[in-house]
Amino acid sequence: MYPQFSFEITHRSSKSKARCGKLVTPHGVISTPNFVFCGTKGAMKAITAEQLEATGAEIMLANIYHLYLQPGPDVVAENGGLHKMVGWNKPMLTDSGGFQIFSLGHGCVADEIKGRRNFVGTKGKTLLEISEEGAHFRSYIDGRTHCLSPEISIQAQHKIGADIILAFDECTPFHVDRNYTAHSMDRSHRWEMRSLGEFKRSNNNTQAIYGIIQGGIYGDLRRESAEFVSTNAFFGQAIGGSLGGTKEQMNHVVACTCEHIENNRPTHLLGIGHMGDILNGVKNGIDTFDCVHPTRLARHGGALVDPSTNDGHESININNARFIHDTGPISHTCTCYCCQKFSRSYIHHLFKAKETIGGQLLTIHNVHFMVDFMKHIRELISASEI
RNA sequence: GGUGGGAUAUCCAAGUGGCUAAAGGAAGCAGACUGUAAAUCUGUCGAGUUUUACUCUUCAAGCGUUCGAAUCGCUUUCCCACCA
Repeated sequence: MYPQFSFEITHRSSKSKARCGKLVTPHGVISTPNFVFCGTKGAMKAITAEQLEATGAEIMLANIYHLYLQPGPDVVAENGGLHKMVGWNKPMLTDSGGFQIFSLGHGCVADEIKGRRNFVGTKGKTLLEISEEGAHFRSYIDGRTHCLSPEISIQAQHKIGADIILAFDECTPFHVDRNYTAHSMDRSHRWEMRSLGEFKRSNNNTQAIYGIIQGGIYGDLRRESAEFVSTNAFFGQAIGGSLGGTKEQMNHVVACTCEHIENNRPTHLLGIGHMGDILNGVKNGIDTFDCVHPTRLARHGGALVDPSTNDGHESININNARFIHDTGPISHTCTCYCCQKFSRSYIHHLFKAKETIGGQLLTIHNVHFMVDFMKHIRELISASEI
């Protein structure tokens, strides 16, 4: 079913469930574990595809909800498909839009998914209704109403042409009860079957589809969902939905989900990107991650650093006054363009002066940092040190 | 020299008798950010302490009116405009 795709596990750690692998796609090979960089609207924010490639990144993603609304799948196709349009001739993934059912339904993502509080949004909710057919939205761009269904999502993803596509699901929120989570999971399963059916109808062997495991924070539901995805003809699987309100809860959800997944398929952990969380995921057998964290953090003045050199913190805030006279690089050991050429003092100044190149430089650094971090993880696995 | 207008916290700027340590910006300081409606959002922002509370000093300066003044009156200083 996936002649141009393969996933080969090249090494398994003797110390944990961590593994190294080669994920082969029509646009190239991804060494796993690896990180998928987010170019939601068909563009990485503050960095060009060429600069992204220079960091050694191997795969990026785009989001079908955003591209569906603007500029539309047909325009992407007119431009020769997603890879050609965005100038990235390496593997690409598209997210199905399931996350937007959640994020546009709650107005604020981070607080809700981590369970910090019941969100009271300043932005209006644009999710109108979730029915068996699909999710009905009001466009945040022009207010027109749209329906995103499994069939529509898969057709759009087919037309847009990423290598790896995701089944259409509902990203289950945190502040819902077990009953809602269970029913949401069942509906996601039905949507995933429809996604798979639509995928098979349009399949031309250039794409592979991942199923998505839901079930919220409930171990038994995660197990049920993992077994559902594993027993259907998906090429790989992604773990989605709410992973709980604390790191401990997330670790537990990831661990108990990974107990029940199909071991020989590539496994993706959706939306996770802190170093510690990635390390934890890898030890549970996760192969790929995606997250806006490195790029968003960069635009806000956060530079990723080795926590062991920074009191355990994964980033520094370059806006802080302590960097005014710091003429050293962000990292002495980093070989990125930013660290090779510019000082913390200068980047601090750029942020204070609101020069947009500051965020661009930190984006280059953070992306490069994550590429190096994932490479380091692969080396540790090969040596069975994690 | 004359007439009018003005002087508010680091800066800009509301406020014309009590609800004012004083709106709003900006700057400053700090925090958050995990399948991106985010180059965004939040807190703090006179001083001090026993810091979810209390004390002290503030609206050019001084004097006064009043139970009470950034707000009203007089004088002084400095700015701006126009007229000589």
